[in-house]
Amino acid sequence: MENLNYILSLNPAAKIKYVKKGEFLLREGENSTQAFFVKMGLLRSYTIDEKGKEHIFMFATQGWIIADIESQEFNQPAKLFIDCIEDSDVIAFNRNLFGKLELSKYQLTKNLNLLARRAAVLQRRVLMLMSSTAKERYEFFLETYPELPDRVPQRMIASYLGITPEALSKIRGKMVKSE
Amino acid sequence: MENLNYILSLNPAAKIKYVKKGEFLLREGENSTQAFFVKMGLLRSYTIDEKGKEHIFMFATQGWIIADIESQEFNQPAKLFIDCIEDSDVIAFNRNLFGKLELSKYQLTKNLNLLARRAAVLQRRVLMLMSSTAKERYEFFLETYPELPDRVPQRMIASYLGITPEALSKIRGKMVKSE
DNA sequence: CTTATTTCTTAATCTAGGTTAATACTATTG
DNA sequence: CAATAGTATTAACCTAGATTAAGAAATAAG
Repeated sequence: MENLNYILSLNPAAKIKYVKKGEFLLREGENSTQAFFVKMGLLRSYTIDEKGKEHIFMFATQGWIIADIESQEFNQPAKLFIDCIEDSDVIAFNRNLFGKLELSKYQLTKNLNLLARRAAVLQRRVLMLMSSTAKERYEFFLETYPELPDRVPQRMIASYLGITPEALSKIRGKMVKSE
Repeated sequence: MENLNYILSLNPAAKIKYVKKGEFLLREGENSTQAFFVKMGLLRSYTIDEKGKEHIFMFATQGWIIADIESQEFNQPAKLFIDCIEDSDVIAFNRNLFGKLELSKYQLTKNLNLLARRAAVLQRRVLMLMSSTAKERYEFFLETYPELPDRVPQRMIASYLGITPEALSKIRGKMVKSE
C-alpha cells in the first residue's frame, strides 16, 4: 500500500469512496479531471464505438490508478467509461494537480515514475496489438495478470484483447484439447 | 524550440549528433538508457517480429523525443530499433535522469507533462487499433500528421497503421475513386 | 544516361477472426 | 426455487485484410 500513503499525501482530505459493482465513476462525454486510486476491488475503463461495441482499455486492481488520460490531457470530454467490476474502495484525486509546481520534489518524481510505468505498459500493448495473434495476446494476458481470469468474465477479457467472446472461446477450446 | 532549451538545461554539455538517413541510434538487444530529442529531421522506432516483419511503433519529427520506454522502464534489453528516415540532428540524453530528485521542480513538471502527453497519445493509439478499420486509422493518421505522408514511404505508413503495404494501396485506390 | 534497387499498384487466392444463431450453463432476483 | 438475465460454447457462414505474385513507377547509383 505504498501508493496509498502517497495518494493521501497528495490530498490529506481525500475520502475513501465505496463503490458498488456496476457503479460508474466516469461516463463518456463528462468533463472530469478526476483519477481514481484503487484501494481495493476491480474497475475497468472502456469505450463504446458507433456500432455499440465495447472495447476495454484497461483493468485496474488494488494499487492501480485509473483515469481517461487522453481526454484530460487534450482537454476534451471523456471518451471512456469507468465502472466497477467488483464492489471497490477508491480514492478520487484531481489530475490537474498531478504535474503542478506546488507539489514537492518527492511527489513529482513519484508521479513521473507512475506515468513512465504506464507509458511502458502502453508501448507493450500497442506492439502486442500490431504484431501478435489473438492466441498469443491471450497467453500473454494470462501470464501478466494471472489473478484476473478468475475475477473477470470472459467476454471482458475478449474485449480487452480486441477480439469477440466467440473467438476467445474457440481459442480456449483449442488450448484445452492440446493440453 | 522550447523543448530544445529545456533539453539543454537538463544537460548543458549535450552535443548535437548529426545522423544520416539509414543510420541506427538503437538496435534490438542493446542495453541503453538513452533517449533522443529530435532537433531536426525524422526518425522512427520499430520492432521486427519472429517472421521478420517490421512494425513501426512511432515516428519522431522536430521537437519530439524518441526512446524505448518499455525496455528502459523494465530494465530489459531494447525491443525496438531506432533509425533515421531523413538526415537528422538529435540530442541524446540519459533517461535515468528523467525522474531523479536532483532535477529542479521546473524540470520535473516539464518531464511529467511530456510523459502525460505521451501516455495520452498511446491511449488513443490503443483504442484506435482495437476499434477502427484500417481505412479509419489511415484517415486519422492523415489528419493528425499531415506533413508525414510526403516524407515517409507508404510501406512505413502501412507498418505504423498495422496493415500491409498492399492493403494500404487498395484503401488509397478506393479513396481516390470516390473523390 | 543506363542499370539496379526500392517502392507502389493490381489482382487472385487464402485465412484469422467476425457475424449470426442456436443451445447450454450460471447467476441473480423476486 | 422458479423465472429471468447474463455468460459461455459450438457451428455454419462471411469478410477485412494477409499472402503471393507480377508488372509499373520512381529513386538511387555507377
